[in-house]
Amino acid sequence: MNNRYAIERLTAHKLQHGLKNSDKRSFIVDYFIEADRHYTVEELYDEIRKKRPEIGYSTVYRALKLLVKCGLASECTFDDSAVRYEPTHRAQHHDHLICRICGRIIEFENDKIERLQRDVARNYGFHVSAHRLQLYGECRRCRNKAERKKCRKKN
Amino acid sequence: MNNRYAIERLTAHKLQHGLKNSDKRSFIVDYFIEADRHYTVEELYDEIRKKRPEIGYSTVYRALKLLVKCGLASECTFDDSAVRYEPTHRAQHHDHLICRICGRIIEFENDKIERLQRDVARNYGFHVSAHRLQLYGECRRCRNKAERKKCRKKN
DNA sequence: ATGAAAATGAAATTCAATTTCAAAAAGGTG
DNA sequence: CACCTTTTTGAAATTGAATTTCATTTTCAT
Repeated sequence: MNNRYAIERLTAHKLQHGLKNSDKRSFIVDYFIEADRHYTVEELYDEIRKKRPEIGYSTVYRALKLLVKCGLASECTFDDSAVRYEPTHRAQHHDHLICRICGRIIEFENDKIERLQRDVARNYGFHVSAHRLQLYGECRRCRNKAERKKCRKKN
Repeated sequence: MNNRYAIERLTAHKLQHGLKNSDKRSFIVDYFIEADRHYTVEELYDEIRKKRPEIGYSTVYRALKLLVKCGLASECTFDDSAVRYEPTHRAQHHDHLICRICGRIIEFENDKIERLQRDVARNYGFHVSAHRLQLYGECRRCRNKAERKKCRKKN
């Protein structure tokens, strides 16, 4: 792993909680941070298993929970109701675009939207401490694929 | 029940699926539509039980599922991960303000935000088919309560 | 090397959501 | 009304994912 922020967080957590080193755990953590995707435990486990069949589900599960505890991941859910682990080593709040076809998740930020949200809340006398914005649809790639299919049918 | 839209939907569904009348189911459906809140099965069951102790959990569960099927309710989840049933007899898309203290849920619409969302999506080549926007915070009432408490402490 | 503490995998548990099933109710027909 | 088929019901069973347990293995300070 070459992510300084992540290393720091992990090291701090290890010291604070008397964790011992573990090759398996490191592998999982590195893999997760490297991949930089929104995995479910299941999905991550399936990939890990291919490279290191001796690593069990519980260990993957625990590694993700550990990442959440030290702030390197956060749990989030989308429409499919599976809990996913979002890498947060880059920090920064953001919202999500989710492709319903391929499952790809894109993060974005938009100050204008944030501001409008605050305005709306104010109108209702609310003080907003967090929010969640998810846009579901079809990504460019999948739309193109669908388009190509249509063309082929025509010919 | 005096909601024409709801009655129509239910009647249509009954005819289509050969349902029989049921006093208990009607009671639950009426209660849900009348209350016009975002219940979990559990919460609704608890209230129903007080008035009609002979009605069981399964029946409440099934009544809510029925409402979903005929378009009078939709399942939605907020941060607490419990599935809630949102009355949709008034139709219309909207977003949510959720008070973390008292659990109150307020629905709102904002065209500007919707438009900006579409803009963002377009920038990423996405075609958006649905979205979810949830603002979490503290509602006016709860903020006032907190304020009053503070004052009392001072005196 | 040794021993205390942490990490691990498989199996067990939890907990809510959902389904099953036998009994009760609905409602069409004669 | 009596009969019969179908639906509804409540309680209990099942499911499935998330989480915990526990006996064993590994780590690492001494």
